[in-house]
Amino acid sequence: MLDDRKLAVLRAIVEDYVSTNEPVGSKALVDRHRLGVSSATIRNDMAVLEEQGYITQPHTSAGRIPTDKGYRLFVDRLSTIKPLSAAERRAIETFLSGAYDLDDVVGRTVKLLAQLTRQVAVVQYPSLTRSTVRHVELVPVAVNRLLLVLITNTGRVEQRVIETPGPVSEESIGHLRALLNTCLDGCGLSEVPTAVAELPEKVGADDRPVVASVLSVLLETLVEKHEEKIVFAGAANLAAVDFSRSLRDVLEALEEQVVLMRLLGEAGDSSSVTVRIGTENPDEGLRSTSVVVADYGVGDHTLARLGVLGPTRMDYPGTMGAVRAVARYVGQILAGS
Amino acid sequence: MLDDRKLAVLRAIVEDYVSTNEPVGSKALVDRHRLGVSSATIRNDMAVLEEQGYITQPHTSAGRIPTDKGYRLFVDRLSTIKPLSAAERRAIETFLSGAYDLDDVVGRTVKLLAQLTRQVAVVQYPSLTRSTVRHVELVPVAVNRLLLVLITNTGRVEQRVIETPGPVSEESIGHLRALLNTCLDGCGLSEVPTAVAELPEKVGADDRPVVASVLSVLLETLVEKHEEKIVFAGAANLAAVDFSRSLRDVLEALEEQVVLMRLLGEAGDSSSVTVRIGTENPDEGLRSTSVVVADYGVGDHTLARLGVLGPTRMDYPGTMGAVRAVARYVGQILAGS
DNA sequence: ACTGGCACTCCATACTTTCGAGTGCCAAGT
DNA sequence: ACTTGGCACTCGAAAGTATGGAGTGCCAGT
Repeated sequence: MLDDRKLAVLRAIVEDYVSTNEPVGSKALVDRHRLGVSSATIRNDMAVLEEQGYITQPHTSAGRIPTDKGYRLFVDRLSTIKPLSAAERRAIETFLSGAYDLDDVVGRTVKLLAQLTRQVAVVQYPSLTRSTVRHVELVPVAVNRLLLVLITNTGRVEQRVIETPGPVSEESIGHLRALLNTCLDGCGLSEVPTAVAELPEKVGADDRPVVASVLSVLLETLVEKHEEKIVFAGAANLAAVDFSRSLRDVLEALEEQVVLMRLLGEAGDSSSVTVRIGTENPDEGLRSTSVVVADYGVGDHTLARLGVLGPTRMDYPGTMGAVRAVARYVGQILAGS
Repeated sequence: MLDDRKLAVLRAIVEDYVSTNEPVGSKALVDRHRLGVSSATIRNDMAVLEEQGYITQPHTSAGRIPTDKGYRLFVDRLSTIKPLSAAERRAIETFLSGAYDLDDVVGRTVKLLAQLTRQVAVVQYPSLTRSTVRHVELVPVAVNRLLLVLITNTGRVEQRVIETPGPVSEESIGHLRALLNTCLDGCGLSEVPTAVAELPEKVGADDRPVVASVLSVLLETLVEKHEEKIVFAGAANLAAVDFSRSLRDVLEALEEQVVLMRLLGEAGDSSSVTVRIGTENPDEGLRSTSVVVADYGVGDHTLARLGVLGPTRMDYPGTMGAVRAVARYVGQILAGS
């Protein structure tokens, strides 16, 4: 259906268009790439490619630009992920290893990725679902208020204020804290509900109401924080590209947690790096953007995702390389801390 | 020097220009405002105002637009802060009171302010300097690693990983935790260094190195976290305004913590709401923007600042009203939690 | 199956024209 | 000493009018 030369032509079109941002014509193609045939031949090939929907012309008698379908073919079959240079890898490593807590790791990662790709970087905080309880802390902060602090093995710290039905003695708190820790230590977060089910029965009748309120907040925390936190950086890079009026839409989309969520969340799985191009994208405002996403995690279980968002006209091999590399390093850093 | 009518003219020019975004001419002025004189008279006044530097014309024979100096005069003497409507105030209140922890309060505040003003909102986390220690927690996370968690009375939770020189027993940790809490409870953060000075001498010789490492991290945390955290929202609103090419600069500035810092930090004091207009602004990329800032806090001590950033051509009375109102409500919310 | 040639299309660019809002200034009126 | 109507003038925005060139499709010839 598409012979080798036609594929080569498509590849050349994508590459040229990405680097020049101008529709590319048959003449320019034969000049810049050694295709060994004349421009007329290329024109015929281009006509076929257009008919099949891989490229299109902005207006009659202009050059061609790739369609989303064209980019898709390019990504799937015509390009390979471009590894970062040694210097870049070293830079990533030293930059990330300077981080001292989870917030810092995530913050540095997102900045790094934005700078590396000159696009908008998006990083999701490590998921709680797979983590286990390292420690639970109860701190009295007022006469009928407790602060619940939950520390996980991934270094994440969750905090919530609990309103207790009445005053609680230091002693009860200590007791409850001990109970919680013994029954939750090392417990997977998804198992917490069953692990605490029996708890109320182990305390004196006086403390029952308190325990109930603590547990309800605890379970609530697990559920709510399940909607992961996502940060992004590099919005300034959007301004460099010409999004005409849709820039506003893109910025708006970026500020919606839910949208970011879907952006990363619905990405396919299997391979190391996933790409979603233009209209493949679920969200309205992001129809003219592409997303490159990768999982990261320690060992072989995934903690969360990170990625890059940019115009469909982006350097896919390079971006994919950067995303993959950063994802790996973040995994390493998290494993070591 | 400037009689009442000239001031009225300046006010009218600012108001019209803000609402129409077009240079305003003498004719339009007499039409839209009841000034009781002819356009020729207005022209004379405008000539004077221009000579004094309060207004300028983009090109010969166009209408006039206010200069930074003109806006300054407008803000200082020609306008009053516009209170929010009752409905708006109720909306703020209900929206903010739904928050359940510090992050949430700040997050909601910044979104709210952005939406209310249709501009970029900036909120600084409550300062640590005035807060006191509520609780210190030490949690073992690996054989020679501890997690230090510091909880303050403002509900802020700081966490840091500590590498200990060697393994530490559960017992030592418990002992140290108790020591720390007794000597730090209720202690102002600035007094922590002196409060812990004697600590190493109170433990057995074996634990000295551990204590030393814990304390060094603790003190470090106090210093580092002193650089306050700042968040912003509403970047999409920038796209609606025409910043021509400087939009990129503005976005870049917004992503720099340091710049945001100065933005809020160097604002004057005294009155409830401070305005910095255009070139009064310290930062390069923000020369075409204005900033409206207010302190917020509980009772009469200031915890931090929040504000709004927008084009110099902004609705100052309305923005100032929104900023002031939000600042007050945040203070109330924080006081109550 | 490829190529050179050719007529054709149509966008970008630059140049011109027109239109009108707005100005400055002046002489006359209060 | 202000204010006002009038008037000539300026200059940008908008709309029309060439012109050039990159690019195309198609066809006949190898």
